[in-house]
Amino acid sequence: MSANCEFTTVLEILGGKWKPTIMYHLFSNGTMRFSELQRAMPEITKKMLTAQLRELEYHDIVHREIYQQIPPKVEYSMTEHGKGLTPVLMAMNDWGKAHLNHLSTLYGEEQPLNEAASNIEG
Amino acid sequence: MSANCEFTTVLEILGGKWKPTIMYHLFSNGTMRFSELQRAMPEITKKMLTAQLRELEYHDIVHREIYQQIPPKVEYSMTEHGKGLTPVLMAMNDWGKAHLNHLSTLYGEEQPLNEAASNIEG
DNA sequence: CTGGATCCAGCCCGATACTG
DNA sequence: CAGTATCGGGCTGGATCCAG
Repeated sequence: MSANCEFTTVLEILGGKWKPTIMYHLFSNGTMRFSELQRAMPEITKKMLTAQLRELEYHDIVHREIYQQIPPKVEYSMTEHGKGLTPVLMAMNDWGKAHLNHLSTLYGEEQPLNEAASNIEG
Repeated sequence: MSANCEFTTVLEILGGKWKPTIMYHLFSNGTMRFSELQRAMPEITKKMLTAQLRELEYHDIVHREIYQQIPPKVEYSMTEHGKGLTPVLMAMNDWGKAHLNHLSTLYGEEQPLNEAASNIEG
């Protein structure tokens, strides 16, 4: 019913603590190995990274390329369909910045960016 | 850095099962009473609607106007800051439609648009 | 009419250890 | 290198009842 469906669908896909960040890195770097993604997001555990990548793969957002070799090598990249999410991620990123600024204007000019900065660094 | 902060921030705000839908209705209708929102989203419970509205209010996304009278009357509307989320919601909605279409091309042509159309209508 | 309070099931997510 | 297995805490969200 009513647009709820679209929002719910989108939230199911990019909901989860790390999915947008994963997509952001894949957008920026094109193709990334598992370990590269891990290094790009030091806080995420392997379990979570695996789980979220599997979900994104299931929804045809990311492509998983397996190289049968020792040591193993797996590369992730955005599918064409997944690339369609770019506007959503951009809009989210833009508004996120605006919101962080807005917070500083609301809760004090003294430390306008310190708080935000402390949150920004991973 | 890592833009993780922006995404995490945005997801905290419009994460939750109903927030985007609530905002969508407030965008469309301008100002709505509690009971109107309930009617617009029959599936949501009062507890959840209240909780999510409080969170949106806390983040300065929605404004809560209380009329001191019996019976009580409370009106909700988007703040100027909250209206900045329009591009995000639009992008989400657009991609949600595209994704529903994409699903039908992946998993069967039989009911390509009917299902999506019935869901889109509001 | 607009909530608040309470109870409870389920899931998300993190820490740790193990594997081919 | 790229995962899986297991355990457990904390939060989310639903049902129900109560209140001003």
